[in-house]
Amino acid sequence: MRKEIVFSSYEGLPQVAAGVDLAYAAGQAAAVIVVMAYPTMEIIEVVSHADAVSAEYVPGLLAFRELPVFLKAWEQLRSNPDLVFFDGNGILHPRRLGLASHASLWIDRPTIGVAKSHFLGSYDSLGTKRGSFSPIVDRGETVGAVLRTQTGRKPVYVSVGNRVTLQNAVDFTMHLAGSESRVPEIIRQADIRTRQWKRQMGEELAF
DNA sequence: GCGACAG
DNA sequence: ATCTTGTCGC
Repeated sequence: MRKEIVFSSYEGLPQVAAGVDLAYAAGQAAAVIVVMAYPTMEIIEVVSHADAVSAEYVPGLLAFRELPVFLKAWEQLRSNPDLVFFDGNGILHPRRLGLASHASLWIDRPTIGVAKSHFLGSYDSLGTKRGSFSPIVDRGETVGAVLRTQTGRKPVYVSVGNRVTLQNAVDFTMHLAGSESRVPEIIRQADIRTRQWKRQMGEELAF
């Protein structure tokens, strides 16, 4: 399965990009997909799906917990994103098949993983300025890069999901990270909506 | 064996 | 991810 992951260069620039995020509340999981025009950042479409949580979180098996709900939301999409960003890792994974890579095999689209915390691999300290990055190596293999999307803030961990090069992943992530958000704006937009769902969820449960 | 461990 | 007040720091 990991053999299907390819590090080919993304040709040209994406026209339509998508960002994915999930939230959990009361045994339910909600996935939100935000589609934007690239690079104007205009929101084209937003779809979502909520379902019962199917699996507990186990490091290394995030895809089994999030893919089912994500795929249901994906089915509702009317537009056709040609690049998808995930909140998690791509090949930066014990078996080189993190959420972003695994998802690509189901949706047949180039993907990029952007995690907010370190999972595995080692790397040299990176510069404090926006744009500086340092490769992450695991068992002698470059599996991603720590990227400083905003000067003076914590970095993000970028990795190839599928059908892009690490350089593509770094470049696109920087482009989609405005001058405010640490994670790409497209993922933040999904995160915002995912939290709105959680709020409403809490209000309903509050007698 | 011990510690670390995306969301 | 989620549960949660005040609090240290730029």
